[in-house]
Amino acid sequence: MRIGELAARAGTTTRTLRYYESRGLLSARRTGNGYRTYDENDLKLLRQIRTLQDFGFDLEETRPFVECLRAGHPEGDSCPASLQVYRRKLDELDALIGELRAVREKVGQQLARAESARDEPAADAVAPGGPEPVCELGGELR
Amino acid sequence: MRIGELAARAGTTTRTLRYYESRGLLSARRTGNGYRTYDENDLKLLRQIRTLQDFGFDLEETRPFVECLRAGHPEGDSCPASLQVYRRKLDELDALIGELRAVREKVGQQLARAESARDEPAADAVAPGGPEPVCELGGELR
DNA sequence: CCTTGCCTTGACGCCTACGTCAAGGCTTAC
DNA sequence: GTAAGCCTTGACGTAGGCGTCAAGGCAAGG
Repeated sequence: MRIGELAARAGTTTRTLRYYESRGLLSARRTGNGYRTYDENDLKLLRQIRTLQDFGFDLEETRPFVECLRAGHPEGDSCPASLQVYRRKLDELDALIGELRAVREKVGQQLARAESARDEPAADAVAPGGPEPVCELGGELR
Repeated sequence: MRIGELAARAGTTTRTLRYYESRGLLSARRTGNGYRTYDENDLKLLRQIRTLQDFGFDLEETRPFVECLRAGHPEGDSCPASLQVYRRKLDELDALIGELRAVREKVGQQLARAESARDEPAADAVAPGGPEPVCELGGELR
């Protein structure tokens, strides 16, 4: 099949396939007129890449899976290098999730604090002599 | 104080401050020779921005906080627009954390499956006639 | 013959938050 | 006077994964 069909069958674009090729992840034979040709094996390769991309893997991280399939293994993750990538990704995800949860906590606390502060105005907020600050996008006022 | 000192006191760089200024987030008076001058208020503003940035807020998302401080409020989150940003960010974080946890689950399952598959070789993996696939970066072999 | 639709390579655009270099001016210390 | 260290604006570079023209070739249908 040619590039358009492969792209369609994998739910992506020809631009993406050429990009993968430029990165050395997807190779193609050529017909007499220079058109790229692919087979079912290439589709399998491409689907492996796309699946990992959907998981948030960098393109470079998909390389071991691709090479594993190219080496003739039944699955992209049949090789130790691929398993290593899985493990690194799990660590990354755990770390990232942990950080995000910490941030979520802090932001939640900030919101709670700010909301309660709105109810009990600070002593210096209405200190005599200063003009009343006005919120820029509050609407209604004025 | 001048830009270098402000940057140092906020733990950032002069480039960053000029960038913020170009984005309209940080303004500066000028001395006779054209140097930027800042006061303690600017430092407070800058610290507000930096704190939010550390939380992963986009620069644009810090704008309501900055304008709130500029309007004379005691805190950057003393304005409803800032609270809105907090809430949106909480939603985003919850959604993101949820997605990441789902991905983490799937990757974990993939890893488990691939590891167990390694122990019990597939029936077709050693089908007679096909050459033994070789892992590219396994070392040792050969 | 002409249009349509697929293909080719090349190359700039995007987006964020700056890093980094270039060329030059001001001030201060020595 | 000159070197050091601060400042100025301008402008290109980075990273990732493509999107989006541009200009042109090839094949098939009418």
